[in-house]
Amino acid sequence: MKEQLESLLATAVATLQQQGTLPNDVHARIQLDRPRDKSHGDFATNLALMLAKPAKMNPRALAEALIGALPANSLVAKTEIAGPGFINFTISQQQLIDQLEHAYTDAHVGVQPAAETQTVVIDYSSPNLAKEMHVGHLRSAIIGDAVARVKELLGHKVIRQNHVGDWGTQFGMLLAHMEELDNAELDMELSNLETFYKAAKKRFDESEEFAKRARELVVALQSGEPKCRALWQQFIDVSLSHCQEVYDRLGVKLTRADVMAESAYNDDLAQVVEDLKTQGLLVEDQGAQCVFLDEFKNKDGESLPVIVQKSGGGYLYATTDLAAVRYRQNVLKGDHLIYFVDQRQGLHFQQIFTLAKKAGFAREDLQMDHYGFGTVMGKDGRPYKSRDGGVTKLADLLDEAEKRALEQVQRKNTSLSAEEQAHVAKVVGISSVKYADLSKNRTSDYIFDWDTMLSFEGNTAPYLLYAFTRVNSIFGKAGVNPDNISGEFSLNDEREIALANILVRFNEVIHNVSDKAMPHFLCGYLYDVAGAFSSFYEACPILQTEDEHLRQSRLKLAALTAKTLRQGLDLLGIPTLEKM
RNA sequence: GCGCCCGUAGCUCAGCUGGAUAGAGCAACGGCCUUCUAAGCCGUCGGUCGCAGGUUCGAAUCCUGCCGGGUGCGCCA
Repeated sequence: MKEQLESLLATAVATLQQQGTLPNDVHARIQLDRPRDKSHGDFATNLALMLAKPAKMNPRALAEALIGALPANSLVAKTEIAGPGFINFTISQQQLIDQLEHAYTDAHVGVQPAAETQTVVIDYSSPNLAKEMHVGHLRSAIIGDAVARVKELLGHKVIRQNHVGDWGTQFGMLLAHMEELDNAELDMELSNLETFYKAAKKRFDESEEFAKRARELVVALQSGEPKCRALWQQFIDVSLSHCQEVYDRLGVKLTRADVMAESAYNDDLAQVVEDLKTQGLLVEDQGAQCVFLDEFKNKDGESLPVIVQKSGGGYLYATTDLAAVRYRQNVLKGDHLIYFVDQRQGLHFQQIFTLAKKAGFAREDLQMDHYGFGTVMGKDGRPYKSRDGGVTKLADLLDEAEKRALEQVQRKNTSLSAEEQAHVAKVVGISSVKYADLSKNRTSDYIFDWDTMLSFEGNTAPYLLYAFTRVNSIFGKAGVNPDNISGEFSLNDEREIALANILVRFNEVIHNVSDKAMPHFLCGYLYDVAGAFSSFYEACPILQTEDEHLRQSRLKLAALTAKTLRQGLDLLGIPTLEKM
């Protein structure tokens, strides 16, 4: 609808240019807004205001000319010139109804595929396997997963990459600790990687001999010593299965097949350095192999180095990331490489992207984006910590979410069986955590607060889930299949119209989420949908309505609402509930 | 010191490429259940958009300078 109107305006501008009313050299960027004030119509444009100066015309007169030059169409029912020269458009109700009908029957709720589909490689989650996943791993996993789902819906080929850290020096310490334990002990200790890591660290700090062995094992690991590799593989397998449990609970679509570990790039690292050398980019400085990039300066205004090989010969994560860029472009055939990694690594990625292009590892037209995110904070405004001051394991956090949700369910709804309550609590608990995160602006820090996220009031998962069950309960009572309601939409009540206007925006919102990698746009939208439905539901009786046409129309509005909520929540990786 | 991000109602957050009277939720106060799930709906109260300039017909949004906070800046990832 928005695109159609935009192209009508573009035609109008072209017409005026042909007529000589507008100079040919002005490039009009057509901006269409949805005014929040209903009296300003469904769409408004400031086009006449922007073009008034180059056209040397009075804005209102230009607005009139633009309206006159609009091609004949069935979209616009009314135009109006307002204020200094805004053009307000009122969309014909038939158009609105046609859009609703299309969304109702369309498999993707009216979401149009992207104009140009790409292969999109998305790096997300990517935890370090030395420890168990903690709060800090939450955002990358769920934001990345939501954006991946949105990209897929738009028809892109999405390749997920879980770039897990399995190769740091801390693995020596872990392997040394593994060596000291017999099989039974080992199985038990590995069941909690957090305590295992702490135990290994303690040994490392206390025992000189242990530390020496740990360092030997790093060397042995990197040289491919079989027994050492087997031990390491055992550890990695355990750690990955811990991760998988968390993904499954969170409804994050990552699997073992998406794991492309750091170690997988080992064999290419020497080649990366060699290639940089061949290109004359490499400089040895204080024994380390560096590339100095003029684009980045240090405190003294000197070029900042990217170190790709340590003075001792070891490689760094910059080297691995360069190898990964190459792999993602050449082997995975990516057109667009996306990284969901903490905002604090912004400089690192800017360096990698710049260097990858400069070294020819990345084609000039390869799109690379680091989509950073802020930190999860406690109520005190400091990074979120557990009660003992340590980092909170993600698994424990999710346990607590389910526990709190269960208390709430038991308090509020006694008509569900114990099993039903347990199921509802799981969905509500996990969804609340996810939604609290997804609904905030990706780039800013946010405060993690149980009471707010589990509340049924406001822009929360429980509110949306409840709204969905309210919509959904109608069809059973009406004895209809929501996918197969006869009759046509007919909009009379202002709340029907308000709901309809929001429902047809779904397509636009999804494209916006994809372009900006900002899932919170979708959350805000779904909250609007749920709110508009609740108002409609309160004011417009459905089942008691005598008028059969009206009843069918309202049922259909409810059905499209349910469909939109379900699809929207699914894109966020949140399941719906039949009752709660 | 330099780079990036942020400062919006008492609290938690929106505000998309500058647009019309800055929006939600919580909290406070007041209405609505013999009627499709009241875990809901409707309303009232509440803001010098950190400060000061500038650009513009128009600035929370863009530019400059301050103040305040976060984060990053050579051999960790």
